[in-house]
Amino acid sequence: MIDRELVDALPIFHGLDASALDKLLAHASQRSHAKGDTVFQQGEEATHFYVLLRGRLKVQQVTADGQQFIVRVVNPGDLFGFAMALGRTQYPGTPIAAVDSVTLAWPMGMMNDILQHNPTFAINTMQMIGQRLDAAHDRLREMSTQEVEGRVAHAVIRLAQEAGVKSGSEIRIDFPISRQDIAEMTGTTLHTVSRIISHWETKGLVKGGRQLLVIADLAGLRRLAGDEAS
Amino acid sequence: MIDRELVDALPIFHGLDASALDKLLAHASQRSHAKGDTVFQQGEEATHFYVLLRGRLKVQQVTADGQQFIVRVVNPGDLFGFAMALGRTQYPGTPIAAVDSVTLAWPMGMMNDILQHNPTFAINTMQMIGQRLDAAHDRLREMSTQEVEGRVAHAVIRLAQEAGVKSGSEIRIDFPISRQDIAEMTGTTLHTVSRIISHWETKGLVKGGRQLLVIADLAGLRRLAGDEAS
DNA sequence: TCCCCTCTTTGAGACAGAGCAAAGAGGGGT
DNA sequence: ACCCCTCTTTGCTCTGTCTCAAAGAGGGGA
Repeated sequence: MIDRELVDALPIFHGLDASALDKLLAHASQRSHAKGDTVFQQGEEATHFYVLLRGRLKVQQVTADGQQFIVRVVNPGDLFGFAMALGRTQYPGTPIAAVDSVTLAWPMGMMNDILQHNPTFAINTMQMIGQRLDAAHDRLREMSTQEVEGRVAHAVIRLAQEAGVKSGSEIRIDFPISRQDIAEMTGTTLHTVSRIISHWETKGLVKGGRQLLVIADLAGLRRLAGDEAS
Repeated sequence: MIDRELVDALPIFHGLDASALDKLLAHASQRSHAKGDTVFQQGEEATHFYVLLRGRLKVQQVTADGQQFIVRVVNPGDLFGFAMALGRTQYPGTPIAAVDSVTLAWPMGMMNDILQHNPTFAINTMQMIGQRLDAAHDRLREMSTQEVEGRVAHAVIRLAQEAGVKSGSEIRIDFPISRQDIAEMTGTTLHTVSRIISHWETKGLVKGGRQLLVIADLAGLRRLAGDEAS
């Protein structure tokens, strides 16, 4: 059975009235995705929208010439796959479970339904998309103006913020992430990422490992990211 | 006086009821901006949101270390400066009039007002922002995976689509745009843009000039942009 | 426990594009 | 009509990063 409290607690549904919530619960279907599974495929007809309940997803796109690109990481509580609400009919990317994950899915039609009848939900969603737009613009500015090291620093800081777990003075990225992944987030190669992270290790900024990243000195990384003028 | 028909015809306000429209008209203020003027400044407190009625704006950001970046071009009918609706309190960029332009401005508070009472407006706005998010992701993918020539090709194609005027088989970008501008849209230098465009001229793809760009062979550019696998 | 597979590290060479420099060239203002 | 200022073009050098290559290294499965 689907946990009402769980759904109720999702920020995105905040302010929904009881009847809308009932309807949501009635139509939701819960799915589990083993590590490595895809929730849906880029290009597929968009039939459902989703919320991630537990786990972590990487949303990947493949370009026409076969290159990979990671659009974003989906964290618990995040809405994803709602492309159709934006006028698209196909999913623009492929969400891949980075760890065993659990999602809730609703048929796409419900989205318009709720949007029409719940201004609050529409505004919530609009703001959520707006924040993502902001974030995308930040990344664009970075990609345009910064060199690789700064971009990787930004990516790592972002990961620390959205998927970081504190242990003492250190912050561990809470899911397996490879050098390749970071390269695909920042538009570079795994080799360059590896070199940069190795270099950071010698400076005591981070600690690396197989699919592992621990931030030891966030302030130092921020300095490298260079968004505060010195 | 502000033209009711003009406001009524803006796609973004489509579906608003008469009373909301009355209110909009009552609170709108029209402003003219000479070529080169800014509508507001990056970092300024966001007090108003805007619609561009006539003209063309370039939205520019300056990074902490002084580099310039063009976020987008605002075309007639576009909403801009609505950052506060997304939870921001300051404008993230500076819109600069590329040609003499006319805008309508409303106090920010009205935005929430209309959003709350007009689900349709909320949905319209959400979709508009969503489309922009899509576009931003497209650019991110490009920046990550393509070399400069492909990125410049994409930028030019985009300009042709949103600000292109057909004359015969050619498409002219309908506002003054410099090599520097294109460089700031694609994360490169004016030198490289100049070289690329010169090269394209010799191949008959485009015709250049001082702050001028005419596309002669759109299909050829698309091929260079390389989003259709060959 | 061992082996294999994947991920990571590191080296060396090549190249796209940045940076620096300077010479055209078109337009607007006087 | 001229001049100046800005924009554009083009050459050369330098370097950050990619590419190619190959050697570790950690973990999971048998």
